[in-house]
Amino acid sequence: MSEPQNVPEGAPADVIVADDHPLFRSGVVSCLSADTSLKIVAEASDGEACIAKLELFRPHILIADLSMPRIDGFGLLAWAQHNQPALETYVLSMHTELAYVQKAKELGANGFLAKEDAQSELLNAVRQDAGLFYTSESIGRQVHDYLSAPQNETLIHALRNVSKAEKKVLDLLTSSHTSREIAEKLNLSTRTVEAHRSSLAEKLDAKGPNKLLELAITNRQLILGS
Amino acid sequence: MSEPQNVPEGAPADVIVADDHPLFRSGVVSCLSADTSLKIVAEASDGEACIAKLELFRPHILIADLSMPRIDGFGLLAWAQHNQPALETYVLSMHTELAYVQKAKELGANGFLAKEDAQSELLNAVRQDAGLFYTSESIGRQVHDYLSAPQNETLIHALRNVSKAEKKVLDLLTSSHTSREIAEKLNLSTRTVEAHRSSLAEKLDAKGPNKLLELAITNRQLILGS
DNA sequence: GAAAAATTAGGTACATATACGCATTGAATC
DNA sequence: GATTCAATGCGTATATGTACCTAATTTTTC
Repeated sequence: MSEPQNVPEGAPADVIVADDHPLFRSGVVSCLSADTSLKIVAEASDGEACIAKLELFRPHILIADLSMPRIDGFGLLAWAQHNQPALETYVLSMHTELAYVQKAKELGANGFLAKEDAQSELLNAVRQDAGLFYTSESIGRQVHDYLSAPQNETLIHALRNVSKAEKKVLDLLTSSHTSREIAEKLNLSTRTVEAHRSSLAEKLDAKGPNKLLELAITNRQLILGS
Repeated sequence: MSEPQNVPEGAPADVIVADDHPLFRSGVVSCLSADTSLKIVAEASDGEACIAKLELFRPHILIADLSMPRIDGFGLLAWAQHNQPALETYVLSMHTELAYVQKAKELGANGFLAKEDAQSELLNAVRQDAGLFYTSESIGRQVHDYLSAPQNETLIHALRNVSKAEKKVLDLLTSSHTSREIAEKLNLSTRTVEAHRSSLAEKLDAKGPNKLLELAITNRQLILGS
């Protein structure tokens, strides 16, 4: 922690952009370059490289993708929260499910944008008062949709109440394994696996034929990454 | 068909970029601007607008995303094949499954790139001899992966052999409906739906408990968009 | 017009998933 | 030490999916 990360009056704010898609990253850079109050000091194509450059340049603002090699966007947010709490962080992601937005917010992000958003959204977000949590309009719609679909709204929260044994079963369900197959893999009785499925269906509110399987498959990434 | 679409000696080639993600689109534009032999004459954020601008500007090169509002990238390729066969077309997509690449090639595309590719790949593709089919290195890897996973390699091909009634059932399966629910929606007997499921499982090589359901859910976009 | 395929529907048998129970063990908490 | 809860396992019943069949009608194809 050598120097403070406050933006001096009149001077541009230093920005680092982290995204493993070069073309998209240059789109972000060229967008931000239009604002003279911002100065791009570094780019990174994976989380590890980003952390190295965060320590080297100590910029004021980080704009990061979620899916990246080595260390993903969430890992980056967690690192920043502990090591550079003054850093302003904005997430730019394809995945706009409420669960992702919630997780980013909990990890101290200052904003969450969809990759399909326009340049103006990105500039609006970066220009906002730090400390708030900015979401683009397309995110707002998503959030609204998810609020009217309660099973998604609380999914990440519900996943926290899943026990370790249940989690192993759920992981295998994302690959559409049968209870018997899961039992063989985990050296358990088929009945035990079925018991776990029952409690999972209860906890995740996925009652009815194949509803738990559908939930597991459609939320594969979220489940395996938790 | 007012004027020819050949590139005059020494003059830059006219390019149109179609993508509904403004940030990514500007990334592509700023990348192409680095090459003086290219000149961006138009941008479009959906397929309909793109066709209008293709007719207006009659450019030499089209760079298009696959997923776009109103008319998608495949629709754009089909239109170009019939109406502007001299147009060079390059696809830039997130979906790099072999099935997509094959379909683009069949629709006369001159190249297929992944959105995570670097700028150099894009410039390499556009600079190549027209008439060939360019694929970036990351596509090559994908293609290789899919060749060793036969069920994916032939999915789009297999989907062509699916009948209309079966297709309706398959569409509803992507939302994890039961056979009884599907039967009610389509005013059919449960047995009929089960018969369709059987033939679908046969055609799509998804035999075994819930394998067809898994296939339907995981390939939802591909199925609904076919 | 004949042949092939699609669409529809049913029979039978078995595998699997779900919804109720109940009970034992062990680890954690109070 | 008693209580609580997760994890384990089993019984029974029902719903659903799948694997084999057969078969009539319609549509498509040759």
